[in-house]
Amino acid sequence: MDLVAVKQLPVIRERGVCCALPAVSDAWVEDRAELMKALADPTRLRMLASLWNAPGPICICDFTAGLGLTQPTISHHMAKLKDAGLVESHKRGIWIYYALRDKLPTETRELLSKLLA
Amino acid sequence: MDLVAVKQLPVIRERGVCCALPAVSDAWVEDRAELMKALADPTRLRMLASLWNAPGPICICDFTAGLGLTQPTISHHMAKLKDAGLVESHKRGIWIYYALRDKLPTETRELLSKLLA
DNA sequence: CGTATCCATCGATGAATGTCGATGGATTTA
DNA sequence: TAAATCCATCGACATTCATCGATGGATACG
Repeated sequence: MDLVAVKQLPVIRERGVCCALPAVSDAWVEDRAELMKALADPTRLRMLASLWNAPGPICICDFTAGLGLTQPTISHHMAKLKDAGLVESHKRGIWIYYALRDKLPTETRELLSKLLA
Repeated sequence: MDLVAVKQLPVIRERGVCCALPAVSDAWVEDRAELMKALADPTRLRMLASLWNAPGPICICDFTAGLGLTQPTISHHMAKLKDAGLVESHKRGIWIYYALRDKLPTETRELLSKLLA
């Protein structure tokens, strides 16, 4: 009788013969990859973390002042977050405020929660 | 008495004066950005989803056969997942099997759970 | 009105990245 | 031992991307 259950890899394997992979939906992959690309940048992560922790919307000018990058670069990054559906903007006078999108899909919100917490 | 509490944006704001952002740790940002970069590619997401769903380790040759890319490209992507600490490999004869890393940090595992589920 | 501030967009540039062919080490089989 | 298979690494190439300066529209202030 075996005292320890050992996880076994396949012992016999034929050379030149491959096995099938678990099926993964194309649409799912492309969708998730787009979301991950939006999150794969230090500046955008900083922005999201700030918005996540802030009690309310944040003005673009505050990001520009606080992140050590030029205004076009900040605008560029925020546009990417907006294209990914992660944030929304509201104009007030000459200022534009950004916040986490209100109607964020539940799974996305939970993922951000794990990521930003 | 107000019947509805309306979230107010700052009404008065001085031109040319910016506010401080919530503090975000440099180390945290860089760390998370590296993880997100590892996940920001359709091929690597496919690999991870396959490993997540599979009952056991998967041979590199099966990825090469199933993903429509050349063997060096597959090897390159798997190396990135390994560098990110997401997968581990075991050699058996001439074959190399990959699996999700056993000692994955809890927060990383939960994040993958939200991402890949 | 004229001026100043805020911000999105455009074009350019350098760096990072995905992909491939070629190569060589490791291992098994004949 | 010779041949074949698996896989990591290297070098090259094209694409993507982050960043910036310049520009112009929108808004507010004097």
